[in-house]
Amino acid sequence: MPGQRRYHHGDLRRAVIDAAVEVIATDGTVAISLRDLARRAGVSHAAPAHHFKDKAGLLTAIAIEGYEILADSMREALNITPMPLPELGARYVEFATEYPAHFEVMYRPELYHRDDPELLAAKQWTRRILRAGISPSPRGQHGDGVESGVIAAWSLAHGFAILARTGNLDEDLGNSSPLDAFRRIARRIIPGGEPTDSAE
Amino acid sequence: MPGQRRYHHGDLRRAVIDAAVEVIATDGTVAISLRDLARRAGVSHAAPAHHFKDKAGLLTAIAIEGYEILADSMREALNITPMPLPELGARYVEFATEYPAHFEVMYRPELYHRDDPELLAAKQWTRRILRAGISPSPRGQHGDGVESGVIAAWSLAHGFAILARTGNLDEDLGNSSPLDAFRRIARRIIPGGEPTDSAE
DNA sequence: TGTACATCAGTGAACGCGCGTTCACTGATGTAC
DNA sequence: TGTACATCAGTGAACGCGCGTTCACTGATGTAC
Repeated sequence: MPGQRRYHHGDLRRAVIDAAVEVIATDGTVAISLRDLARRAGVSHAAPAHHFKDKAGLLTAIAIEGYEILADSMREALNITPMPLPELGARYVEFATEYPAHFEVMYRPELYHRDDPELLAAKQWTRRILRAGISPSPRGQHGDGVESGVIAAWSLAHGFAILARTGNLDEDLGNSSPLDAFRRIARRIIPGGEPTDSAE
Repeated sequence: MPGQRRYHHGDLRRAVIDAAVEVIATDGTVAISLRDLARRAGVSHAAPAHHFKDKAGLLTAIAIEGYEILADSMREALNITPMPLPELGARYVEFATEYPAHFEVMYRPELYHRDDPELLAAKQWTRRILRAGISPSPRGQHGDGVESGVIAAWSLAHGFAILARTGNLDEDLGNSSPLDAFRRIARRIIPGGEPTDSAE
C-alpha cells in the first residue's frame, strides 16, 4: 500500500544503509548526510540516529557489512579452487566492483569508529581468510616468498580494483571485463598462480 | 621579523597549500575548510578565495602539484635504470609515502575540478611517462603481455602504497621499509624485473 | 627623483544554508498475567 | 480473550555551529612618464 503514511517504517536501518550506499557510489562519501538519508527513506530527520547513534556509526555499519560480504566470498573461493591466491584476488576485485561504496568506506577509517568491536572482529576475520590463501600450498620451501606472495596478491588486487573503478584502466582494458583482465594478469604474476618452473 | 602584522602575506598561495597538505595528511580530506586554512596562515578567511577561487580550486591545485612531482620522479627514474617497470613502481610508492596528501587528493576526483586544463595536461603527462616504462624493453614478442605489464606494475604499486599507508601491511613488513619491501616484490613479479627464463 | 594611476592582495562584515545532535513527546508493538 | 504495562521506533521543534561565498573596501606594490 504505497502512499500510506505509517508510523513505523518496517526496516529503517536497512533503508538508510541502502540509501547511503547509493549516494556514496554516485557522489562519494562527501555527499552523505544523515538528514538527506532520512529524507530519502521518507522519515523524519532524527530517526536514523535511533539506529546508528551518529554519522560515524552509520559508516561503521557499512564497513562491517563490507567486510562480511568480502569474507564470505573469499571463504567460498578457498573451497573451490586449486590456486587460491589469484582467485582470492579475483574475489577481492569482484567485491570492489559490485560493492564500490562498501569498499570505499572500508578503506577510509577516519570516517567511522575504527575501534568498534564488531568492526574489529569482521576485519580480523577477513584478514585471516586472505592469509589462509597461502597455507594449503604444497610447496614448503618458499622462505619469505610466502609472505610477499600475500602482499603481492593483495596489493595487486587492491590497486587494480581502485584503478579500474576510477576509470584509469579504461583505455587499456579494451573489451574485456575488469575481472577477466585481472584473472589473466594474476594467473601469470602471482606466486601459486602457475607452476613456477614450466616454460611460458 | 615575526609577530609583525603585514598587509601582504608574501606567498599565501604556497602557505595555504602547505597547510592543506598538512591537514589532509593528518585528518583526511574531510577535515579541510578554507576558513580553517586561512586561520592557519594567519590571514582573513576570505583571502584564500583570491588565489583558488573556491575550495575545489584549492584541491585542484594540490592534485596538479602531485602529478607534477610524481612525473618528475618517474621521468628521472627512466633515465637511470635498466629495468624501468619495477623502478617506476618504486617511484610511485615512494611518492605516495612522501606526499600522502597529494596522493590522496589525486585519486578523489569528486573533490576537485576534474576538467581543469592544467590538471588534464599534468595527468596525461604523468600517464605517458608511466607507459614509457615499457617501450625501451629489448624483447619484442610479448603480445598483450606488454599492456598487462603496465597494468600489473601500476596496480601493484598503487595497491601497495595504499595498504602500506593505511597500516594494513604493518605486521607483514617487519623491519624493512615499505619501499624496500616493494622493490623486492616488484623485481620478482613484474615483467621486465628479471630475465624470465633463469631459475630461482 | 617624483608623481599619478592601475593593479594586486588582503579585510571584515554580512548572507544564507544545511548540518548533526538533543529532547520531550507520542504512536505502535510485544508481553505477562 | 482482555487488560496493563514496558519497550521500541519515529516525530518535530529547537539549538548552535561552521561553513562557503559575496561584496564594497583599503592598504601595498609596480609601472609609465
